[in-house]
Amino acid sequence: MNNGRFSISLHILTLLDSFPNELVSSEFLAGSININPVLVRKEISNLKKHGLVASKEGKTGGFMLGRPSKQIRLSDIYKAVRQAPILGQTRNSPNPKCLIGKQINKHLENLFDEAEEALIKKLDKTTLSEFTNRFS
Amino acid sequence: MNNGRFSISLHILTLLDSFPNELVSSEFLAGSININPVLVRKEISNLKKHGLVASKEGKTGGFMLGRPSKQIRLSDIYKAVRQAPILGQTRNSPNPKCLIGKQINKHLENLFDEAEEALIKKLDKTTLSEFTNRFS
DNA sequence: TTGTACTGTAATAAATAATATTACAGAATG
DNA sequence: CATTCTGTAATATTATTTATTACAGTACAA
Repeated sequence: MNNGRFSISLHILTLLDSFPNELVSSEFLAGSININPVLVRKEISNLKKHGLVASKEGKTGGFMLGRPSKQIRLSDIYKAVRQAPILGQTRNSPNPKCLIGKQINKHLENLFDEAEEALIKKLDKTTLSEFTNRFS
Repeated sequence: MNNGRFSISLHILTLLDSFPNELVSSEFLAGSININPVLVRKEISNLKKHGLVASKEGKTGGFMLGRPSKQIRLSDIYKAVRQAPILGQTRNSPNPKCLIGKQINKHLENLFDEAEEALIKKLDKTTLSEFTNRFS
């Protein structure tokens, strides 16, 4: 569906990792990503649900990683963001009167699951810490 | 970007494979997929560029596979449809004044390329023929 | 040769989804 | 108790997908 969310989430987490032991504001994050601060807070709301981000409210509030970046795998981020199979489509209602159309969703889903598993296995190999360390 | 195109293309090719030695019309294909015939023809126009579909114009015209389904890998379809990295986002213009933002696109691209490679490797293992044979 | 049934493609419209904006309640701090 | 954040909802804007309309061109067949 929306694959841009992975980029945004990874960007957020990379920034949080590069300011350890600091509380970073949504405004600052939004400034770096060049998107609206409300979208950042919404995205973080999801990342918090998955334990990847922690926050503090109030005047000196802000965001930080929910756990050490060495314990966050890129697959964790992918799973947190995922809401539809990566190869699937939005609206997909094939004709049930057609022999192929009637069955295709089942087979597409199986295929997408397998393909996604391969993708996740790959993302599983890299931690956020390792990703952040690529920045000079 | 638009990941629904993979579903549509695979659906088209599966149908063509299940009517071998026949010319299938865009109307029929559209009827099974439940989308507009013009979109089918547009999608096929792309598949033709990649040699996956052949067509015949005129009164008795229609579409057929460009080569035997045993010689079409699901990775071929993916590559034909792909127009942006699977994990990438549409608009992505991070702040160049930010140390992280300035560099992130480069690192995202590398990551997406690697992840996509894993996906393609997986899709490479299955032919269209094998996929079609899953239908009963 | 001419009507018919297709493909091929462009141009436009409609529907859907992504993102931005506005607004404001609530929390923590000084 | 004013300030500066988060949290969230509601709405508006923009972008992207999909559908529709239109029509030129091709091949066939009566």
